[in-house]
Amino acid sequence: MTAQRVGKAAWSDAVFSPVPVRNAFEVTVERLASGIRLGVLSAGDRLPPERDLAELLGISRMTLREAIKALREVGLVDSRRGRSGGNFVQPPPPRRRGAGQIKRAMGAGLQDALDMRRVVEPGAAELAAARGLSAADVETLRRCLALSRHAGARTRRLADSRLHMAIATVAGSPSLAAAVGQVQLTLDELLGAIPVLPANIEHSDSQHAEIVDAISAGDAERARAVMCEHVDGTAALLIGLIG
Amino acid sequence: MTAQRVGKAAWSDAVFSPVPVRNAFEVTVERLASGIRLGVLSAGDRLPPERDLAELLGISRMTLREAIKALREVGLVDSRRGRSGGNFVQPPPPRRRGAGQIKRAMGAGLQDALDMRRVVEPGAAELAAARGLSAADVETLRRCLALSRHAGARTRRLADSRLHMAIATVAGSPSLAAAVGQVQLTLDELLGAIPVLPANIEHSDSQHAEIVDAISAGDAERARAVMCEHVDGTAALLIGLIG
DNA sequence: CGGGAAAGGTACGTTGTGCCTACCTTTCGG
DNA sequence: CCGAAAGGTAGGCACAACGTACCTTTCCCG
Repeated sequence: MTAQRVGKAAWSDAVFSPVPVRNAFEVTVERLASGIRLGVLSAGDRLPPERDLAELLGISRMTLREAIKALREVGLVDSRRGRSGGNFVQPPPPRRRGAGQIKRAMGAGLQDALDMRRVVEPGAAELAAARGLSAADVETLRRCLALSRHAGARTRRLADSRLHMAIATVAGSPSLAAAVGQVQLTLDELLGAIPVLPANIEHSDSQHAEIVDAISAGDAERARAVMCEHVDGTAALLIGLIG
Repeated sequence: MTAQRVGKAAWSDAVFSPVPVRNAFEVTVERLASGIRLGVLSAGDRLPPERDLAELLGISRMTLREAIKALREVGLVDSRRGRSGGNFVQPPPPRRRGAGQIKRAMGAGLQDALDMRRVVEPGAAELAAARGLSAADVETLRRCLALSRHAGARTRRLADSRLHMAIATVAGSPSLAAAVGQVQLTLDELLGAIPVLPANIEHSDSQHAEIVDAISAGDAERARAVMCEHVDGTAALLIGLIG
């Protein structure tokens, strides 16, 4: 019964690699920053009062304040005192690095993220279509679609992220939504750094519309297929532009 | 530019839920336990010496020892002293709870895990087939396949896990492999708790063989299709038996 | 127009986790 | 029989996170 070797040298690396030791502060910063960058928290929103939010997040107020301070220093939130004060979400400042530089910094993570995206995004679209969506869900999708269509150059990335996140969310699987969110975060900066041609935008928009249509119609196969085309298209763009 | 509401009440829950504060000890226990339960570390293997392993994992030896102590108390490792001593992996003791009880404990997580699996497992099979596999990779798959075919009742779950993990691994995306591993871990106990009929086993084995064939042949579409059937089959079995 | 409520800002002391360093004990190979 | 290689033990230190209480600013409302 002693299992023979099956060439496990490769994958045992994953077990014996450094454990990600992330303290409450770091996790909280990432949580909130991700929420803002993905458009779950939009500009102008007020976060819950610190005392309440600390309890929601299961951390102490001091730790939360440390995290908020970090976000403030990056310009993601703005804190105001007084009775009608609070911590207000700011429009995410574009992180301008050259595409090539970003790609170099990502290393092997780029291909990993693209592979993952190629799996989870079509999967989310398919799943969302396969389960019957409520009218409210369909309405949410259509609203995100409209926003992304009318978005200006500065807000296009955010609106795109939001649409993809909305699709993953209405699919109904929290794990899947988290996976899509992770991928979006990883690729966000890179996607924001490539030059956008009007032709690309138009094509992308029409694909978005078709995906939402297919999902609304419950056509899982078509939703998946178009989403595949969509992510393949942007992947090709990325690879082509920054090789 | 202030974004209108897009029905975000639902997904902002994800941002404002408790942050997972996991210390080095917990993460380490999970890491090693997962490795053993997924078959990455097989029974009889000796872990690296504590001093080395602590450095590999980026934690102190004391913390690692705490983790190993926990594993020892659950029966997953056996520690022997002396010159040729070490921490030895034990065959994972079956966690016998009734399937219904497990399902109740999982709650909504069950559907989530099934949905996630439905997306990532076929995706991994497709991706593995799409990229040209090395001869070594194919060999690894075939070896896992053979092991799962000849497995006895007690070792079937482990061999099955290993095959699925191997597929995800040769797909070449660490994130994807991690996602598959997470799903396997979540469903492992449940899958081990359902009664296995010879007919089911045979069917499952032939699907495994066909998947490995398709991957080896580079037939991505077929690999994906058969894997879909495969996971749909076991999902139906789960739902049907413990509804 | 003034008081109180609601928000963020500050300052303390306490706790427990994780780390470091050094040393002890057991076992086996040569 | 000695030494090397493994696990086992112990004390002390640093810092993260917490709890609690309090201060400051602002605005609503009586």
